[in-house]
Amino acid sequence: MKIYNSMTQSKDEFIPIGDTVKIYACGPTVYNLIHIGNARPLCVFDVLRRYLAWRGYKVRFVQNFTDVDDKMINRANEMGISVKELAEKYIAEYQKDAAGLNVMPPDAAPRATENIDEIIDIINTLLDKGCAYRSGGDVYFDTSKAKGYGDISHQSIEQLQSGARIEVSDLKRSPLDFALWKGAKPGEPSWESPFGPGRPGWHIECSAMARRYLGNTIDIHCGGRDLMFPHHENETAQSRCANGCEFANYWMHNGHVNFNNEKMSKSKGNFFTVRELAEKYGYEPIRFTLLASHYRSPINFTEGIMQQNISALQRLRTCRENLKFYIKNAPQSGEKADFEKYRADFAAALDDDLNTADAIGAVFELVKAVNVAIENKMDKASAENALKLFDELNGVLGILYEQPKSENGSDDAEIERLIAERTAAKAEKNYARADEIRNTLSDMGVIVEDTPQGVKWRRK
RNA sequence: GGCGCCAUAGCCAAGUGGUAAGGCAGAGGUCUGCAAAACCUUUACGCCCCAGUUCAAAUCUGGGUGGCGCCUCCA
Repeated sequence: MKIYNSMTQSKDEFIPIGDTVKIYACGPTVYNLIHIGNARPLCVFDVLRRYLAWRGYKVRFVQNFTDVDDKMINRANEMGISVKELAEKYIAEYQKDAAGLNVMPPDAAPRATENIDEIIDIINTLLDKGCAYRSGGDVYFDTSKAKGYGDISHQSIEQLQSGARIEVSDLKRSPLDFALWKGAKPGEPSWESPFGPGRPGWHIECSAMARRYLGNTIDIHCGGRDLMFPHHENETAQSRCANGCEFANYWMHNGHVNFNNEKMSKSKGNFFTVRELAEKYGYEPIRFTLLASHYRSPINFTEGIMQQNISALQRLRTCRENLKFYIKNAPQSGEKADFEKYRADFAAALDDDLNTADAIGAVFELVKAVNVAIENKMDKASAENALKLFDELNGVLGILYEQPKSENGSDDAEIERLIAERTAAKAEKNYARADEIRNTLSDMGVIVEDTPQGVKWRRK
């Protein structure tokens, strides 16, 4: 598999360090609902996990929760609740959205506030190695001591300094230096430490948790493009200094979701929350939309594409249902149909830097081939293979996952009875009665379809 | 100022040297007692513009135009 590595700026062959592929993804700061831009890395890197697993790798996927920082504190104050209560609330909301988006839970989902000891430990190491300094009640990372600072954002320290728009602090030796530990302020959560009471800075938590849950060097580090600088640059600098080895071998950065061609962001307020879109369209088309283009390309979000993708998903769902229905009465001997080509196309697409758009294309080509094969009355074994393959490929992308409405209704028996009556009426050419029953069913929200293989029904 | 990204049909979107995947919408057709649904077929002589390299360019090079991102919290 080839992965575009932001560090090398090229598509590199993926070679894992060991038996288990170690992936770290920067998780959310849990101070409000996630928006569709936040959902993109969730879905994209969820496919990465699934694909690697499908390819036979063991995968360990770690994603943190940032549950203490300035935004958390401000928001908690606004809401008149504690930072902890705020975190609990929005971690739960996050998990609801992630589950709705069919995102597999991480193997570990550590929280910053539950890893204070590890954070203190790594800061201590940085102080011992002379890569950090104490100033006021804070501890800062000394970027001038970091070898390769700028490797990820591809900026030299000089360039970054000249463009720096950060407020110069008397406490920092350089505007590029950043806080590892922020001294306690009244009314803010704080923890005891050898450098005095305080709380961790943003970047250090990822270094600490990645090390604790995955080890000194990880295989793939994932996150949004906007985290490249300063967050990932800083993470790398800290971990390299502390551990004396490379932090991550591959860096994957997803592109942004835009609205009116502008980056959606919480600070601009031009975003759609996953929740509001899910309430309007369901979760499934959100995931599909995010996977329908290559993960590094920008997506210009419109509600129009949601509608388009609902229709696209309908084609997938219908194909699968038609196939299942066909299998029930499929001929034991008939035309053989082979669909292995699509498995290969699908794998080739994802092998090429996780090209989910192309992989979805392969699934649609499979759909077309299956539909044609049904028309041509393929044999049962071929149909069963087709269904198996469909489910296998779908399992990697996880795009079709909501239960068809036609399953498990309370009035199924009544529907079946009416359909049987309609079929009988049709046999007697009593079309008036047949149409009457069809209307009754329609009023019940049931659509009847007459297919060559028999009568099929589904809920609207 | 520095670094980087994007421009493909009405819409969404793959394709990074070999003659334009796929989806939505549209059109035609098949099936049907009629419908509906479904299915099939079809839809860019051209990939922002201008040069250049090449037997061959959406793909490479140079120059434009338009749009965006990061350098400050951000996925």
